[in-house]
Amino acid sequence: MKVLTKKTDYAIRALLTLAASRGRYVSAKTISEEQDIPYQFLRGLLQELIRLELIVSKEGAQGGVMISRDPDEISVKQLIEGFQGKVQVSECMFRKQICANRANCVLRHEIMRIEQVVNAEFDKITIGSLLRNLEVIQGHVQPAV
Amino acid sequence: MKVLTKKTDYAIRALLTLAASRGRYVSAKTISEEQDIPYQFLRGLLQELIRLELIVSKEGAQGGVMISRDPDEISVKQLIEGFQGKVQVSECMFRKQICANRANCVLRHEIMRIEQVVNAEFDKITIGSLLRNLEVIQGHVQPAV
DNA sequence: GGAACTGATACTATATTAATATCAGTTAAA
DNA sequence: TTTAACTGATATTAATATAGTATCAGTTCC
Repeated sequence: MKVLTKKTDYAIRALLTLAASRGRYVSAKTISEEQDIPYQFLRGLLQELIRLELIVSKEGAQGGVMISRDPDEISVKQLIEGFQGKVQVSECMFRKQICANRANCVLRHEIMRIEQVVNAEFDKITIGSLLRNLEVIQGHVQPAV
Repeated sequence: MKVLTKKTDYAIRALLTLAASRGRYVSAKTISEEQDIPYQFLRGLLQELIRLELIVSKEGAQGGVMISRDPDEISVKQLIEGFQGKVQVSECMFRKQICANRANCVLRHEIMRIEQVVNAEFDKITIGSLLRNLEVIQGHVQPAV
């Protein structure tokens, strides 16, 4: 069971770079180099982030992408859902049919509880909070004691 | 993000059938029909359960498979790990390298906490507990009030 | 006008998951 | 003692998801 796909991981890292450069347009090339993300893959990913309205773009020379939300308002949960779909038990519950297999339905109830916990936790982790952690690690800011 | 693959889901259901028939050999054909699991797929899956030492088999006519452990000792966590591998954040942390991408490492710390919660919860859910729930639902047993 | 950009889209590669097929060997029972 | 009902082992295919690449048109700045 893999929690984060590379795409989600890349998205988080791209947004961290953009959050660190709020108010400025940053080119895909720059992000690609800084975060070591394959350029064309990143391009596609950024277009998805635009569709998710987390960033905006500017075409042409000196163009690029810019974060368009408060980093504290962008949660890892949103990103996981945007790129990997909602946390789900198995397909059966998606179809909302009366399960042919009751076992899954029994399990489902249990797992729904777990899902709620996981979602609540991922909701707490934001680009803003990650960036602050990063800055502490990199020594740009002294951690509050 | 899908929590259970079909294989794990099938394994749980097969074990529920076997737990309800403790002490008896049940054929793959019977399980397949009862739980609506593709026969050949189930065959392969049962062999994995044998390797995991959760069931034993008997060849020949009147043969089949039989559960070989106390259903309360078989957790969904074990099955997820057996069929899908351990819950992990992303590949990077597996390799135990010093992450090129620090963001993931920051995230990692947070997600490790979430993983512990999820694992603890899946550990509590056993074939035995699921079976008891099923029996209550199906009215074989009165729920304790 | 040309270099530095994004938009859009099509394509390929790889891995994982799901399902199917085949044949040899074992056992119970008619 | 033959045959039907089984598992063991393994090979193959199909479907889907993930990851990565390529191309060309259009925009903007200088």
